[in-house]
Amino acid sequence: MLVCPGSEAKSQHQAVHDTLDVVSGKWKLIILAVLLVRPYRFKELSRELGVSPRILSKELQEMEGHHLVTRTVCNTRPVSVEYACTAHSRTLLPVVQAMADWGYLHYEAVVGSKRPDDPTPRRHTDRD
Amino acid sequence: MLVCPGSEAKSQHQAVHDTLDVVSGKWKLIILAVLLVRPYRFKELSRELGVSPRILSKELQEMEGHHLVTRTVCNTRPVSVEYACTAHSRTLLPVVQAMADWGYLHYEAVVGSKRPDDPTPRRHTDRD
DNA sequence: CTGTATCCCGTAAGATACTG
DNA sequence: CAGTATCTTACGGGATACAG
Repeated sequence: MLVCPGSEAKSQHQAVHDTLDVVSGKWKLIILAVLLVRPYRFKELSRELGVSPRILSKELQEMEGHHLVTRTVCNTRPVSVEYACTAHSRTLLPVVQAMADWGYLHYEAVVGSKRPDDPTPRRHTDRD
Repeated sequence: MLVCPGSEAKSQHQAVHDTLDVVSGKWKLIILAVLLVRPYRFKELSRELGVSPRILSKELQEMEGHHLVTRTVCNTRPVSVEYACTAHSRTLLPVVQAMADWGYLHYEAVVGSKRPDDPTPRRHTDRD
């Protein structure tokens, strides 16, 4: 039941709001989910997520500013840049994990028929 | 380390994306966080969150459409409406809880000096 | 390859006033 | 009190082309 660790000074919804402040937008949490698996290069991320370079660049810059990713330039021939999650962004793992779990288990039941590549037959045992 | 429950068919970032689909926007998760504590009436919610009735109405309608809240009209004198979370929205508790926890513990460290009403002295033991 | 610069658009979000 | 109508604005997000 939504407890807060030994403090009433900040309301729960304020805390959620704060977190939302950092991971707002359509992409930050998704980028984080990917980078939590392994580091990626710029284009790799762009391809994997299907996001245009402009957006990706902007998101990564904001996340770097919040110390959620590191940006490492590698001395390769055409120059490649590797992005990786930080110790701090790993503290967001519970959030990402919870979201991934929920997406796996409950998305179809709430939204209804999903994308064609996942024809789950509405196993809907729990009630509303 | 970001595991998925017995399936590789859907990538983690796809699952996160799906969840984001349902709880997108600035308010849904916050509304949920509040309603997970106890039911609220419309105006109560509006006051508590500081959100205009138009936005609140829209959000609540979408959430009702996704079966994340119930809307109950009470037979009181001026008519009051109570909103409450559903069994299904309670499956999102881990997400909300994770976000609330993170907000409590890590927001200041990432963003820097916070709002004046919470002058936490930067307990910053972990490294970047 | 890694980005940035423009341009563009849809919509999220807010203010205000009004109706049932 | 509960909500809707209208209007407006800002920003998120995308395509494309281009620069380092």
